[in-house]
Amino acid sequence: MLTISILVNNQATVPIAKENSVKDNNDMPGHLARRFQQIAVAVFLAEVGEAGFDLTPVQYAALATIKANPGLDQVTLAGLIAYDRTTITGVIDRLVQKGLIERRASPRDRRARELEITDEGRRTLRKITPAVESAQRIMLRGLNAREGEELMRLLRKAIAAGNELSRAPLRQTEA
Amino acid sequence: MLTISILVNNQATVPIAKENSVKDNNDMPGHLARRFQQIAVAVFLAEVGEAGFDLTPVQYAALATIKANPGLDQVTLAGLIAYDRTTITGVIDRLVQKGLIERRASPRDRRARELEITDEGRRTLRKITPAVESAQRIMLRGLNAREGEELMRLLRKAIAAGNELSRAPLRQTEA
DNA sequence: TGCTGATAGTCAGCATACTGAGCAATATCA
DNA sequence: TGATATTGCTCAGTATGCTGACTATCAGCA
Repeated sequence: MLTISILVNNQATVPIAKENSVKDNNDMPGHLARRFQQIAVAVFLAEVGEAGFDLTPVQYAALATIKANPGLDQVTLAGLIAYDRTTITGVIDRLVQKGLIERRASPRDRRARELEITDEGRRTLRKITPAVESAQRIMLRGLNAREGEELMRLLRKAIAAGNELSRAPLRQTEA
Repeated sequence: MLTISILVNNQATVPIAKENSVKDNNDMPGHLARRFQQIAVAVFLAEVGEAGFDLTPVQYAALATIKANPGLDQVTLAGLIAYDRTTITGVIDRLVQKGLIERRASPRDRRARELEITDEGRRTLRKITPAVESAQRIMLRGLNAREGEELMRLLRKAIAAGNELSRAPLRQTEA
């Protein structure tokens, strides 16, 4: 039974029995997914914050997608970036509250809301772009260019295969 | 200007201008991180739920780590699985409430709480293991064995390089 | 046309995660 | 020893994400 020890409180020692876990955390894709996402969000917020903006990754993705698809409704937006429709409500609320987008009833379907980016939103998106791109580089800084590409390829492949397994699958319904 | 279209509400067509975004979402590691984590959590909950248990990925990791390191305190636990210390409080609360662990004041340091798994917790951990392992396989089902290994290797490498960038870095302080 | 099922959006409730603040206790060092 | 810094934990507040339920509206079909 392999046993190593760690310092607890810089004071006492507690036995660490790695083989007690069925698998090491580092062999669990789920654990690695959580860690990578945790770092990605922290890096994004740090870079964007340093640039003087207060936008979360989720808000950024929504804003960029609304700009690229003027007048789209919330369900379509959710499908394009794989958000849950119940999450979108709050995200949209905050973007409206910040003056970056407008939400208005659709004339075609009174259930739906059409989303439109404002000039302020467009300005923000333009000025925030360098920070967002910098963040993407920083979260891959441990990998060389080829490794970064390979990581993204494998993530895309795994995600495509698991798309329908989450409540908020990607819906890139092209006509 | 390349323009494609999508169906909105199965009714009208809205132009989709992909080149308007500086980058496609699929070229953003941050976006891929969120998607992969989203799927990983959904798969975990589905598998564990089907097995008849009500444990989140975070609760599972904490429980397994407490079992492997009896008597450890919350800060050490947080460091071993890279949770924020303010998040741990609630997670521990729920594990205690479910009767899976016990939390008691440390005799050595009256600020600290020592965590111990209960028999019930041990039983749960043992019975839940197949579902957890199945979940790890399912979230990689789009990749072959070599690709799965490579994805985990690259994630580990990127995570190691970014470890200090999040508020809750891994603290595997080995003596 | 009128019924039925589906859809768009919201809401309540719960569980991560984080920021920032605060309290109690311990460690450090003059 | 005593002042100061640090540490362990908690809490309030905010933002994702999810489940499940609900309302309003629309679509499809007898």
